[in-house]
Amino acid sequence: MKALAPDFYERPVLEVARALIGCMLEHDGCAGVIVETEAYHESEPACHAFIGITARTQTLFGPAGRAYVYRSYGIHALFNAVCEPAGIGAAVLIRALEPIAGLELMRRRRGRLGGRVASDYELCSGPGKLTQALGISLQHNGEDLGRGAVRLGVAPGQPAAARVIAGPRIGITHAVELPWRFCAAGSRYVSRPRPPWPPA
DNA sequence: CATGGGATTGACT
DNA sequence: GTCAATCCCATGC
Repeated sequence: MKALAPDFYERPVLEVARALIGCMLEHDGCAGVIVETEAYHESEPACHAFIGITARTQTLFGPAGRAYVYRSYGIHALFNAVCEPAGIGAAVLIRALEPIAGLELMRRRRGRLGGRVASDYELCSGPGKLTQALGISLQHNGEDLGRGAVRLGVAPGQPAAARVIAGPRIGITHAVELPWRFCAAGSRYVSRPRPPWPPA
């Protein structure tokens, strides 16, 4: 896999969120193609960077191309790629993957669901699910995505970018009107609710 | 120092 | 559809 160059991330976060659809995320023997993302920017209140630089958000304001990992609802680790030049707080949340490699390891990490073995579609179809499946945790916060344990890149022979559709973000209470969620059109590996939106 | 909310998930009705 | 689990951190006293 070829790592994405730092300047890939050093762009408007909406561009990066779209461009990451079809790219590959990889960690510790597991990998998947990104099929769903969301953009967050300091200018809007749903973004953690909205409140300014704190101990929690300093990664978001740091250089582009690093990981921003934080705990959600006390339970789940959510993985983001920091974007835009240093000093601007922005990131892309990776929400779902199509599993490509290490599926058995993913299944082991995800555990049994109600005594049942997880299907391929359930392995990475959510931001908390994919970090669990890949073994990504808070300790990866701040890592360089080109050189660290968690890598983001382009797979060899990666097919042409899928058609991307845009809609409202999930699970937030502020700025719900912004259509900053992006999905690979027609993919069965995206999270719920599945996108009913028209092509963008 | 105490408190409350959150970019979620899975189990249960 | 509803609800609890569980922890980091921002905020306020």
